[in-house]
Amino acid sequence: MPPAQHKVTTLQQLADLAGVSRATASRALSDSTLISDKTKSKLRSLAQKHNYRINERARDFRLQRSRVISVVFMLDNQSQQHMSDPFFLEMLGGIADSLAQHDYDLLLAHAPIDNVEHLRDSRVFRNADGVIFIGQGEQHERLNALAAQGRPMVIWGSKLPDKRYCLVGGENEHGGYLAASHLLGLGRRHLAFCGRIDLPEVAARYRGYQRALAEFGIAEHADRVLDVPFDMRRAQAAFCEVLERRVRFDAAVCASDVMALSAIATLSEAGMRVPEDIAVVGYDDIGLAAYSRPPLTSVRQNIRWAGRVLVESVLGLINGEQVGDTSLASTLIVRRSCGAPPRATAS
Amino acid sequence: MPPAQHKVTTLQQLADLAGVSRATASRALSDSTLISDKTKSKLRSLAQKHNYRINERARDFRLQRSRVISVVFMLDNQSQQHMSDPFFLEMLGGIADSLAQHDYDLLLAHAPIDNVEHLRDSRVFRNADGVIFIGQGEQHERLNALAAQGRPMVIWGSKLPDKRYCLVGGENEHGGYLAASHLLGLGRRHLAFCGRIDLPEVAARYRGYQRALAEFGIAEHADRVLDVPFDMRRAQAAFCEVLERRVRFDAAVCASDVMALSAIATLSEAGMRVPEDIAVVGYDDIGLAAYSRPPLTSVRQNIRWAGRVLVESVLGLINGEQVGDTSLASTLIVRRSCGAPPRATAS
DNA sequence: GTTGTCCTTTCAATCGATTGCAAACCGAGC
DNA sequence: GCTCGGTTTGCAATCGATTGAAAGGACAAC
Repeated sequence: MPPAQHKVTTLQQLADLAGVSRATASRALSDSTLISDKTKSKLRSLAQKHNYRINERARDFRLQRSRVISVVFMLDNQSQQHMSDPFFLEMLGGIADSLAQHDYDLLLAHAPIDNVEHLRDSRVFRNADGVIFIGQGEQHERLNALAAQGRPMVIWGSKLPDKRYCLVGGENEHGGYLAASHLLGLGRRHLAFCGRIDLPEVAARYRGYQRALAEFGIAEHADRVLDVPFDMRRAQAAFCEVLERRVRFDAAVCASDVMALSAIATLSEAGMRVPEDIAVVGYDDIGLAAYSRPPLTSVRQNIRWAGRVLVESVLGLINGEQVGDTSLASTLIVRRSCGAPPRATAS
Repeated sequence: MPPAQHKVTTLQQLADLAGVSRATASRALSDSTLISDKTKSKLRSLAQKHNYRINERARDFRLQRSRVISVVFMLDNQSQQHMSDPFFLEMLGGIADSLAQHDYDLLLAHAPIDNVEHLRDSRVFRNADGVIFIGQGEQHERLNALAAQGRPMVIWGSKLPDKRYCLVGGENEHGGYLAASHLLGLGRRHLAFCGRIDLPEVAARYRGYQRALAEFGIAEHADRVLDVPFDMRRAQAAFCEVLERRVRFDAAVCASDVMALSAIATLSEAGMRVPEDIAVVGYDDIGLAAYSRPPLTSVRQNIRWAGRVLVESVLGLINGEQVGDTSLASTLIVRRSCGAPPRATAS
């Protein structure tokens, strides 16, 4: 027999080779019960021999699906710095792995979004079977509106009162509580909270922080709530400004590790000792947290698992299942930056 | 007139509404010269009024293209830790921005690749118009084979002898030279090089490092070439091992910032002072480098620009242009970790 | 009135698959 | 030989667009 005369690329060519119709070939390869075993195996071996691979794009087009999930990163539209936090990388990695397992592709949508609504008719939505949003930004209402359109979408964020979309998130309230009560337990009494309270996740962490203060019977100082953005450069500027204002505090709960590292650097630069003068706790436990000097105490959320849950939720929605919200556990990883005793190094 | 009776989703519906054929509608919307201005404007306003958006997937299917570029991250297959270096995020951000500008989508392919060859018939290739590889890994030969297939692809990496693919990369040799000669200029004489020499980019940096040593008339010590992987945890283990072996050195050139930060942490933990006892230089100048204690000296490559060049190269290939290789400048960012004098903080 | 020319529009094939329905086949039973 | 039932296979429409070739229409020249 002639060895793969011209390269078999279409189902029609394969069918011709087998002496059957395109329909039969299609059914045989998709293992339809309508087709006899003899025909099936004939077509399978032919496909194998000629290295025929189905054209997924044609199939997906016919089936009105794409096997693609868009992942949208909400950007702070003030800092054009796009997702510079390693947290995102880890999240992305988790999502990517999980999607690959389910044989879906990942479309990265990474647009500066001050208004998610205009995504409705964008390729982000129209070329994907579902969408995962990382972060709510301040777009809660618009996300509600988008979800009302009925497209499968899942959001990583924090629960808000009149939420009508599917949500996956960390235990932010609990995380904030863990961080604050740990510092309080170490004897610190003048805590500061650093982060953007307008962001739902940060707000939840702040509530936990408040609860811890209340439990310890400590009054809150409004001037110890510092509006620090997630962007490193601007975080540094914010801390400098706080130092100039001579706000007094002996511990800081930060809304992210990057922010905490920035704080440690800025405070040290200004002559403070960490953790002796000011103890710092971060959030996310990014890889580098363990390698900072001093190593950073942080609230860990299992981000890779979060990625998996996000994927499974959106796929569930696509399959028409009823999908509830998910909350992922948070744990405190104690290192020296909060004034904990040094641990021996593993050598 | 009835306000958008049933929602206009297909070109046929729009054509019916306008009382013309589908062909005319198609040509009108794509501004063909075959169509009269009157008809064009009629169809345009109708499309606007009924909020008709073309189905890109159908068009792309017909036109045998996808307007998608796959971005493949080469993974170290030993550490399953996927792309944990912030460097990747920045690169990804640059590529994403640039693709969006050209109206292309970004498919993130993030598979553990010990053998890129099997990508040939994978969706990564077949569902995209072009592919960008980040890093060569040790896959040089296989990349050559893939490129020989004629699919548009561009690789971020370092030039190798018999390369037959399109390459974009940093000035690795120069970067290594900058790092080493800076340390030598500060009076250090016992330099160590940290990184995986089997990786082409690292090898190039090493050559620059060697050149600097030679210029200063300093002999190289084989035991000061440390085989340190890009993975943080394993990097730490590697440094611990070096310390146990009592390798003597007063400065280290590291193949990445993450590695350098890991080194600083491990060395400090072991009682060394940085930079007094050991000066450290990193590579990539990731955002966090400036916020480490001490702030990390690093070789900067403009990664966002690299993203743009990668995108423009692959799009050039898609359009059948002749595309050459590109090399991006490297500059040394001096901070205290290498023993440079402290600078005043901007407040 | 016929013909030629130019400008505009339509016809119909095409991209590569899936699938409802009709047709063909095959052996068995009468 | 004919019909029946069940199993296989084929026909043709369909997804939503693009595009070469052919047709239609208006107008001027002969």
